[in-house]
Amino acid sequence: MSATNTGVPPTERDPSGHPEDCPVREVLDRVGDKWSVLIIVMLGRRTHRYSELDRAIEGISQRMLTLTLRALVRDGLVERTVHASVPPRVDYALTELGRTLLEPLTALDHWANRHRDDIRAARERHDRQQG
Amino acid sequence: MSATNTGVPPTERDPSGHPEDCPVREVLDRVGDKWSVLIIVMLGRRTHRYSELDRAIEGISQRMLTLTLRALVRDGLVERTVHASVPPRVDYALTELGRTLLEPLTALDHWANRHRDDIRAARERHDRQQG
DNA sequence: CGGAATCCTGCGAGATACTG
DNA sequence: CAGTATCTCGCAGGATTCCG
Repeated sequence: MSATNTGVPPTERDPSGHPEDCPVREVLDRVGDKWSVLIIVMLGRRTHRYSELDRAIEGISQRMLTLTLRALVRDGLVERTVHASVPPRVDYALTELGRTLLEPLTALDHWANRHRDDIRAARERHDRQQG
Repeated sequence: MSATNTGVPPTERDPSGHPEDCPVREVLDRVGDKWSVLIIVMLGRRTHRYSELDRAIEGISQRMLTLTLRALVRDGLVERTVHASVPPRVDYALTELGRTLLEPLTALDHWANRHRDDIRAARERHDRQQG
């Protein structure tokens, strides 16, 4: 992956112009919501149970935690394991597929860390010129 | 970039548990919306003028095109150039910073292409078991 | 403990019409 | 051509309550 990619077409599958079924967007539609990435990142560290995620992610509602987990399970990114015990215990972990997603997300994470100051600077510069 | 990253912590900056200011999320908050990536991808190919983007992206409203472009310019990802001619002409191009973002987005794109079938399969499998 | 079922709300975003 | 300005509505997502 070259560092200087001037004119590298990110998607080759639509030379006609309008990338309607653009694969990047397809992922972002699934994972670009408010909580999915956060959960994936958490599960990337280790397996968590429901209540752990609930407490760790702070700000998420039970509703959204459930819905997001369900969607991730449905897409085969997360695996749900119910332990038949009392009190009940449910573990969530990344699947093999989910772990492969961690890689490009890490790339994005690195970009964010490297350039967050650039963005802040650009934003301030822009805002100072014309509120 | 290793292919097998079992247990690689995607973000090292928050061992305490709750990644509230998670940098990945910060990027996704900016670029995970409906149109930003599409525009970035288009501008990654070449410079476009306003009306070209309007036609190419198909489905976007003038309102959203304007708003999205404005946000991208503000964050220093896109550069706006007004040519003093009549009729007026405005060109949009990626900045150097914007071009660096193309790289991790490409990584995500590759992931999408490699695994879109896996996701579809997992989804169908899941839906067939319990509609 | 791990959810499911409702109710309610803000705002993301489309449609349409107008302007320098 | 390259945008504003409104008006509108759907639905993502929060709060709350109940269930096995």
